[in-house]
Amino acid sequence: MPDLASEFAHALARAAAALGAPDGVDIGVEPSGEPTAGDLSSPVAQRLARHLRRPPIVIAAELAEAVTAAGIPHVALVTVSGPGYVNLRLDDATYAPAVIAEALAPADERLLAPARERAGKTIVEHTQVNPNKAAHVGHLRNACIGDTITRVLRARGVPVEVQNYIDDTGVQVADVVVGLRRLALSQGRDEPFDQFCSRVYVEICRRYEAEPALVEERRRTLQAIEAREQPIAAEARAVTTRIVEANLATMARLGIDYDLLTWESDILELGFWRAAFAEMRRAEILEHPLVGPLAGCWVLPRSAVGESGDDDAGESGDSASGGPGAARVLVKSDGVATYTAKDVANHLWKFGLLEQDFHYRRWAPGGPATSSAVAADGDLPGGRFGHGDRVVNVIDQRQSAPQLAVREALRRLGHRAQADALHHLAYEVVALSPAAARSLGVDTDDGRSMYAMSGRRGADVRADALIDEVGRRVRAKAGDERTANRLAAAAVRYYLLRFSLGAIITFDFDEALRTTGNTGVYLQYAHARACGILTRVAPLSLPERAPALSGPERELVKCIDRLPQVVAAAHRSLAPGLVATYAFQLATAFNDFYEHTGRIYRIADPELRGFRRGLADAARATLARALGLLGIVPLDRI
RNA sequence: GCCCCCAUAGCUCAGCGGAUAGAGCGCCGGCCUCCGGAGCCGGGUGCGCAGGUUCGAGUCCUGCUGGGGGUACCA
Repeated sequence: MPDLASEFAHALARAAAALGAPDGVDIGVEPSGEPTAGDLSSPVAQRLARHLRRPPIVIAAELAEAVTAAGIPHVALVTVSGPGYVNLRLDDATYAPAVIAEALAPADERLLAPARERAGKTIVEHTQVNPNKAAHVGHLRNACIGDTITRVLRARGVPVEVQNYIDDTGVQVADVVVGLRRLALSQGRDEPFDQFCSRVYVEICRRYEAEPALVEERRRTLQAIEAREQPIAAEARAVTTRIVEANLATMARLGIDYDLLTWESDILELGFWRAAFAEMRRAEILEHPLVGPLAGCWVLPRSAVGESGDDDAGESGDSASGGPGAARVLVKSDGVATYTAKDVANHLWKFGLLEQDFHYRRWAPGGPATSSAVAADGDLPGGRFGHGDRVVNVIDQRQSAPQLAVREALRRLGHRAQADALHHLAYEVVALSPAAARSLGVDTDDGRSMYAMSGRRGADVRADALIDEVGRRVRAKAGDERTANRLAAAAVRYYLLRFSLGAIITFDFDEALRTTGNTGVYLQYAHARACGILTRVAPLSLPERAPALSGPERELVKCIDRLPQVVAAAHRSLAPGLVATYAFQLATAFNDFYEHTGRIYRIADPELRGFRRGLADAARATLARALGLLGIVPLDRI
């Protein structure tokens, strides 16, 4: 059974169509802004007024009549109010038990998307830490967004494959290879390898300025890595393997995992890039200038005006956001392919447009699969990876231009459907507040409002360090170590998810380490409290009719019933923050209910007792569901 | 220069073109004869500026101002 808001919307849509409304008019059902008018409201009559050339209040009255006739369950009254709202007043007595029963059902089918949207496979790529250093909070934001979107899609019934692209042939890897070889730094006794490499990275970058020979060595090293020359390629692989292990361990602390790791070096070694390059040359979409600043490069030229905009302008929503694609160097004059070039090959593979495939094996027992350039005994069967119908790349906003270039390359190669199915889920970065920057040794005398994090300069907040620090803060009150770790994970995930994607998170230690108010710890506390109550009251059957509800009880019931709408919106807009905001509202509604209704174990009347317990249980179950979507493991006690 | 994003309360942020714009933090004052106080209650006129579209604009459009980013043979 669909949720009430959907039923209301459908009834209104049918009624509006009968009055001659155009298709696709937005019904806009939402909780009533004016609580005395009703519980759910729609302003659709006002939107139809112009088209139907009749006063909104008259249209509203007719819609209300039709909705009444539709006989939606649990509706006490359909009313018209204000300038033309159609409102539902719910019949608490049957509505509340129905909501509770739905919330306590083992699987919430109301979360499923329409079958059409569940067809086909979506590939979500996220994390993409350069495998030369420890992950910082910026990478954490990326991974939390990607992981939460994945959980939302899966809750909606969409098949998802999560990929983590390992860019192991870029310059930053060459930096660390050179640094390890030349700097003679030694790893501290308790220093994790990823942290050690971060230190090497900072130091080698500092040295480049004084020692041009090192810069030259980096260039040679990069070329060797790209050309798969041994032993340097193997040396690089050894470093990146250990870093990837460390990065995956960091992400696992927040419950983030992957189906497949795709290695850029495999893309090169298996000739994916060669094939993509050949195809692009065959299609004559590349330029190869012999003079000028780009002499000797292979370039994907800037799109001609109108060329990329002649189709379905705006259908994909973000085609207008990037402007025309900028000219993009794919192969440098020294013959080395750029990241964008390799990403074009990667995306041809993702969509199943390449004839070649990787070999696959298990990265670690119970872990993700990983691509491989060579076949081996016990390899996983090919063919089950890739072949996506839709691709969502979680990559920060600064990389919009290269992402656009990838899409443009697909389009010009004639893969128009795939170009349209490629979504860059752009989000803003995590920057440092002046206080945070200062504590990391950044000079803040220029008085800026925020400072960019930089792994290269060591001005970043390491992910593990943050999780550790939150863990220390909560340990005193947490029952045990495992609980403290889960609280820390909840705090960090919630902190990184509660902002909208377009907001720069100006990282501040005080804010990130807080455990009261709008935080993941508050959510966990509300859940644990609900569990605590339930253990004090034996399970009872739910009455068919609810007693008269108090204000907080009504609010809680309505909030519980909103989950399907929230998940649908999070899916539609790929906006994980909506789930975070909802979880906080639900926790608040539950705490309000808790504070303002009597102690359940003292209630003698079995019906009232059964109802209150059921409501607390439904709140618990729904909060657990919301937390699960956020990748937070709900705690039964703290 | 051109392109993109952002601007909402002292601070950090929510807010799908719809009714009286909401939270958290901070500050002040309350609430435990205990179902978990990491909680609850009370204390508030704030959508950068100027136009425009609309029955209706914090939300859409244009311009301006301020902040961030991109525009690399880095990724």
